[in-house]
Amino acid sequence: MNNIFKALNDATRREILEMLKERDMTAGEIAEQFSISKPSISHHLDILKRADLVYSEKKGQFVYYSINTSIVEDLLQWVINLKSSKS
Amino acid sequence: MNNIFKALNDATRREILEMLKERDMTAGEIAEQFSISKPSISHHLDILKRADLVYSEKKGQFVYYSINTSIVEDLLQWVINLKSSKS
DNA sequence: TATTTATTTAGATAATTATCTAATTATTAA
DNA sequence: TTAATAATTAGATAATTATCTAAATAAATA
Repeated sequence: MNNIFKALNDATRREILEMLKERDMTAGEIAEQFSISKPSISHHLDILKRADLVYSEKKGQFVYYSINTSIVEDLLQWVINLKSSKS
Repeated sequence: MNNIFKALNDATRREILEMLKERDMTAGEIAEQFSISKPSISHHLDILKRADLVYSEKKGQFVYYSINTSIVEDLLQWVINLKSSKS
């Protein structure tokens, strides 16, 4: 959970996840949507990867990123658990 | 969302929420469960309050903390939205 | 009223992190 | 094989943060 919440504690990374929710994208396509440098985006993607929130796959010179819904599901369960079982 | 994720990006604060899920507690009772100082716990409680994840109510010398499930619900919706609508 | 108890505020410090530019690696195309 | 494109790594810096001790505030009790 630590890596997941660390990854989500940044507006840029949350936006990246919302973009990847719609379609898989390359690192460059993701970077285009922001006004920060490519290395910074690369760093954000690395943090998302370490949290297993995204996958990456290299195709030729491009690296495609996609969201990992099973980790999102884990997060969902954590939040649901927080809501319930209050006496 | 920023304040919510900032608040959740700490294992101590997440544990506090899990404790408050079970029952309301005073600041002192919460602090007892951890090996860090009371001022540090007070600081964590402040961050949880700023995120509206907890309420506090003073009763005599004691301050009772309780979880705010409506904000947990907002978080739940954010996560649910992240899961769905991928084409 | 003076002391104890509960909690927060203030101020300091070490660690983490978001960002940048420059350099490197890997792949494709001329 | 050289040049161009895509992406990451390296190294630096400013800002944020988790923690501490000491001091302050507020309420209860002797």
